[in-house]
Amino acid sequence: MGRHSCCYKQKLRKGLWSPEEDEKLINHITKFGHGCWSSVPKLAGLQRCGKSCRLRWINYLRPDLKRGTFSQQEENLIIELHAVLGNRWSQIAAQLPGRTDNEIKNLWNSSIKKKLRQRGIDPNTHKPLSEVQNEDKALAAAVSKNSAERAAASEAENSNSKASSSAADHYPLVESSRPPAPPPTHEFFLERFVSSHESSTGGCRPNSDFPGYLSFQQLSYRPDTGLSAHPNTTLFPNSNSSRPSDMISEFNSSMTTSFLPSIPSPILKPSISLPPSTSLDVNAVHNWNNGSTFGSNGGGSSNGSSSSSTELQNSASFFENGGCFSWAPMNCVKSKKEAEVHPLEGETDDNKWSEYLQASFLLGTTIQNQAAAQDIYSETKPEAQFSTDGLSTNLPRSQQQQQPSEAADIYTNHLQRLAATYEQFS
DNA sequence: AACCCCATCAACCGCTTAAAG
DNA sequence: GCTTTAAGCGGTTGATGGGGT
Repeated sequence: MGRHSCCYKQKLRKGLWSPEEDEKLINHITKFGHGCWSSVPKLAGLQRCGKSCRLRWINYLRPDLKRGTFSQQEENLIIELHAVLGNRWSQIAAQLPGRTDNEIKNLWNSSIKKKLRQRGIDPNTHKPLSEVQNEDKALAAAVSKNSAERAAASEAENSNSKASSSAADHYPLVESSRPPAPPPTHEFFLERFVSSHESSTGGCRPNSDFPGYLSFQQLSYRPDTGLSAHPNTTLFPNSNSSRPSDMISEFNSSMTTSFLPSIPSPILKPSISLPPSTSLDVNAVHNWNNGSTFGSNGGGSSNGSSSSSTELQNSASFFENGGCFSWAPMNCVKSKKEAEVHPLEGETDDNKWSEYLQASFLLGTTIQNQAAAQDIYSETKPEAQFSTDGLSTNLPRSQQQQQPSEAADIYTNHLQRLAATYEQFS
């Protein structure tokens, strides 16, 4: 495979970026877009490799990034997505507007992992640690048994060496003596996702070799919500819809009549067009970069205190519509590769769709309920205040409960993203 | 004050994948 | 179909700062 030619060039700066470099990069991308990243350093007058410029932009300078600490909702969402997606940080990040895969990965490795372990959950498998330890012991026992049996078999084989082909050839003593299993395919992943989803509440022992077995029901079910989390409960009991948008429509109306006051139903997120004369104020970006909210003094997007996902979309629209940028907002550009790992890629079975949406539904339910109840991942932090706008609120819990529509919006956004992703590949 | 330890996070590295030639 | 290039992704590293001794 080819290496970045720029990586071989000498005299390229490495390490932390200076404010001057940031400004150069911002200025360049503001005026011309990034185009081909390998040409950016030269055109922008930077002694950096194009890859480095790209990373700096994506992870730090991009105006639609949401800086600051992660809210509890975001953390819980990351945990739940990780249970399904594993270490696919970019896909997890796609569900959290304004967050980068790098940021999420760092958070996972530095904080969430630890928290999960403290709560007795294995961060890799999302199973209780005790169960994992038991499995480890069982595995160790099996291995030692295997060794003993092998030794015995070997001894027996030696003693019968003159005999015809060993019985062990035809009847392997232990599973592990078979050839290694092929690597998991997408179908495998899908199957395990679905089966784990079913088995987690169906009394069957979950599959142990699939990291994402901990189902959304387990994660999310709250008996006090009045929502059925029974595995056989379909999200759309009367639905024959196979199209995600139809299903979401139905979902919205059903949710509206059941417990949500109102949920906006459009599949597409709102996009506010800004005046063509609007331009990016580099200082505004820097202010934002230093902790201020982008747009508070520059582009006239909205007030600085509300950086909701909608606003992020708006700023993305701004850059797209303004014709300055060639980059697209997160979640809008999906690679084909993403489709490959999508749990429902190529899946036309309504049942699986329903299951996946059910998972999403429960995921959203979790988000909605987090203000009112702690799921198994949550720390008991009655005083917790979420610093991230859009997903957060400083209201007391009792008041948060009275504002389901906000949580519903968040959930609907998640659901819509999942649906849009599916629609793209169906 | 000096040192050590640890957590955090920006950045790098190496690999895979997709697209272009 | 092969090679090269560019982009994207995930794992890892290293600088930095805070807290403890």
